[in-house]
Amino acid sequence: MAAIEVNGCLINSSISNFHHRQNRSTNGLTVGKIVELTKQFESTAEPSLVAELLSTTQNGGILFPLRFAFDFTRGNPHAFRVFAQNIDVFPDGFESVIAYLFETNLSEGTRPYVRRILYALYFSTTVSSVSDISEEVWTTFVLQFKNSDTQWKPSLDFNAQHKRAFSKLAEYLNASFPTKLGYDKPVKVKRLATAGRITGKSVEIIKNPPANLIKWVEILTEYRSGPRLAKTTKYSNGPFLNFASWLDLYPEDVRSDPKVFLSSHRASPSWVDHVVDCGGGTLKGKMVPIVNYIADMVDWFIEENMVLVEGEDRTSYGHPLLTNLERKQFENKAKAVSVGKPTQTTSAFLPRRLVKLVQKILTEDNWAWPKSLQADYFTINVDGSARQVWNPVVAYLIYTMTELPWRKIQVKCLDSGEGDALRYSLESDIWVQNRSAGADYCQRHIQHALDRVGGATPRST
DNA sequence: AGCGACGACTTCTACACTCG
DNA sequence: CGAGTGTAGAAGTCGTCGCT
Repeated sequence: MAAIEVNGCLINSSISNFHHRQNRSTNGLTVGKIVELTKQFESTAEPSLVAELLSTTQNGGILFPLRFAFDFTRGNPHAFRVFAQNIDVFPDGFESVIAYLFETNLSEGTRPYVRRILYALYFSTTVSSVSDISEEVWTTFVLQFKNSDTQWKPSLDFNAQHKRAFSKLAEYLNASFPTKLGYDKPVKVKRLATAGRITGKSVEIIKNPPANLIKWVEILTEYRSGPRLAKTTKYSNGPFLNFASWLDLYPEDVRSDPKVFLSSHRASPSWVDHVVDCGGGTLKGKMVPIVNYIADMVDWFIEENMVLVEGEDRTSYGHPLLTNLERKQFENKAKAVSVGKPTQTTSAFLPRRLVKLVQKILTEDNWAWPKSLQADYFTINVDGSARQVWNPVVAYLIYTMTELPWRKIQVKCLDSGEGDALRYSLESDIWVQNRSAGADYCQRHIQHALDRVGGATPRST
């Protein structure tokens, strides 16, 4: 039972306990009464109980458990509505928060959760108005609901709406009050590392291996730094974590010593089956490198440490994880389920019938349809009067692409721009007069151009 | 009206690798 | 070594539905 003081506001730091602000002898009675009133109200939803609850609370100088507002009348929408109608929380700002939720189209299902957060501030802290919620107060308040790893405390059983509501309220506070750090900072959750989520292993077991993995990590380290180094550094930790979780399925005395472990065929379950299990139960192409990496490593270890050579005789007393045949079969199966990647982007071309149709639509009646599109017109100055001129660039561009297998960018590159009145100066970063021989081609040939394409003018050559 | 769950979707981040 | 790339999957968003 403790409270934290921030900027003159007290915040109850307990999820499930009341905090007494005044002498304890009377408060014991008060808490009992509040609990009793709460229970009564939750079952009867009797409006008069709300006033009694409030007056008892205010007189008792009591801070409610932090989870109170989230649990209160949960599961009884009717009671929650009666409660909401009979209580005036934060008269200065409550309505403006609610208005903000409507303005920003917050889905209906999340609004009550925002209200519960405001209730939590009202009942579990001494904050007396929305403008009292400074960044420090908000941060301290929010952090009470979270673990040190920034995850929401699992015991609270927050669902998506709770989390959304915290984000939304933080958004409102950010928009309403000047911020230094941002009200949304404490609300953010740092994501958990994904590596080893399925295997239950993390890279920690490679950095500081437990007793039964020490020798295996030594093998991994040597394999990585030696024979494998020349090939690639890809897939090293992941496959090993997977492997470590497979070893866990065998007795401690067997798995601790690689030579012992590999002295027998280990197939219950097999290495491949375990990888498939960890990956969701169905074989996928991405499992091949995982299986092969460890299988290669074990093959190498057996070759280095478990083969006896006497003259011409070569005897291996190590059992590889997969025989050559098994490996071939596994790879073939995996290849069959994985989708092949095209080596280049592919794009289905338009059927010739439709290409013809496009050309017809474009050119019919002297380009009538393209000329009907207002977006393809621009206004020029002809002897002091404004004149609407059709710009054929888009229509010609599309038509060109129906005749030639070109990309749009390739057609655009044909527009060199030397006839333009202005050119862009890279040095001074502004548009300057174009001084080349072909400059102003459009202006000089405008009437000719207009006549030629029936009201159109080429933008440049 | 509100609860809680669901599913389709987007966003974000740790990880592992590549490249210069 | 740091910047850049690609990926899986966790976190988060948001509308909807059945229910009380």
